[in-house]
Amino acid sequence: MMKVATGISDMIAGFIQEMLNQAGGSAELQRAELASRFNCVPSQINYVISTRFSPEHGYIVESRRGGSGYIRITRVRTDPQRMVMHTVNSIGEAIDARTAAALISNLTASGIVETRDARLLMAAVGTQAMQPVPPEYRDAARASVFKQILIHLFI
Amino acid sequence: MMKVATGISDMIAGFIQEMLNQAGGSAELQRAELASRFNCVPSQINYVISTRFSPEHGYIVESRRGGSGYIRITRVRTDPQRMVMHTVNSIGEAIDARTAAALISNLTASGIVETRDARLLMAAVGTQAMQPVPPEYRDAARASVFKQILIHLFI
DNA sequence: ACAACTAAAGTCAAAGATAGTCAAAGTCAA
DNA sequence: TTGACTTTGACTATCTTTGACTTTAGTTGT
Repeated sequence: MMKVATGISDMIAGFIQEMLNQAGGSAELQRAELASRFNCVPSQINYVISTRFSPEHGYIVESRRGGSGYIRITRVRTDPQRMVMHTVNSIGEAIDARTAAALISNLTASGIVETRDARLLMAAVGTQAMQPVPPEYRDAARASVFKQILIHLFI
Repeated sequence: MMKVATGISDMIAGFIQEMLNQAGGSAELQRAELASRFNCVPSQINYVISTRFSPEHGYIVESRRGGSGYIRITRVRTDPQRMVMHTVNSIGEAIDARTAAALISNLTASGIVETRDARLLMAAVGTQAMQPVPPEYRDAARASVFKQILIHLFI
C-alpha cells in the first residue's frame, strides 16, 4: 500500500528517461545489456519502448541488429501549432471516448497542453458528459466539442 | 456524538480518507489488496470510489490495470470549487446557449473563472459545438458538458 | 569473394496480473 | 412497502511478463 508503481516496465522506462536527461535528449542502449540489468527477457525492452517511447509519445527510435547493434531513442520536440492541427484533423467527424482520451494524453505528453487543460478536455468529451446525447450521435458530438475547445485553446 | 460508520463501504471510505490524510492528499492503493483487507469483493472498491471519491466530491482518480496496476486517489477540493458547485446545481438538466453564456459571463465577472477558461467554456458549449446533436437534445447535452467542465475546472 | 558462424535486435502470441462494468440480490430507514 | 443504498460475483478489458522463433548485421575461415 502507498507505494509508487514499481513494475519492471516502469523501472526500465524511468531508467531510459534518466539516460535521456543525462544525455540531453538522445540515448543509445543495448537491448541485451539493459535486459540483464533489470533481470528480464530482452523482448521486454521492446515492449517498454513500444508502449512508452513511441512516436506518438514524442520519440523517434532507430536500431540496428547484429554485432554491435543498438537501439537509439531520441526525444523530439514538435511544433505545437502543427501538432494541434494534426490532432484536429485526425479527430474527423466522430470519435469514440477511448480514442479521444488517447489523443489528449498524447497532447499532454508532448507538452502541448497542460495537465489542467487536459483534465478539462477529458471532462468535456468524456462518457459522462455525453450521457444525454443519443448514442448514435455521441461520437459526432464528442468530436465537435473536442475540436471547438482545441481550436479555441490555441487562438 | 458523531455517528460512527458501520457499513463496509463506509469503513473502506474511512480507511481511504485516513490514507489521504497520512499521505497529504494523495494515496495509491491496490484494489485486490484493499478488498482482501476488508474481506469484500474487489468490485466493492469501485463502488466506494465511485460513490464517495468522484470528481463531484472533489477527488480525481487515476488507475492502471495489469501487472502492478494501481488506483490513485487525489483530493482536490478547494473553496472556489464550492462556489462552482453552486453554479453546477443551478444549471439543471438542460440549458440554452443564451443562458449558458450569461452564466459564464457571471462567473467571469465574479472572478471565479478566468477569461481564458471562460472562452474555453464558451467554445465547448456554444452553438457551433452542439451542431451535430439533434436539436431536441442540444440543451441537455450543453448542460452536461457545461457541468462536467465546471466540476473539473478547479482541479 | 563466399559460406558458415556468431551476435545482436524484432515479432508474436500465450500466460499472468490487475482493474472495470453491470445487474441481480440484499438491507434498511422513512 | 418502497426506494435508495450496499453487497456480490460473473464476465470483460487492459496491461505486463515471458519465451520460442525470426530477421538482420558483422566476423571468420577457406
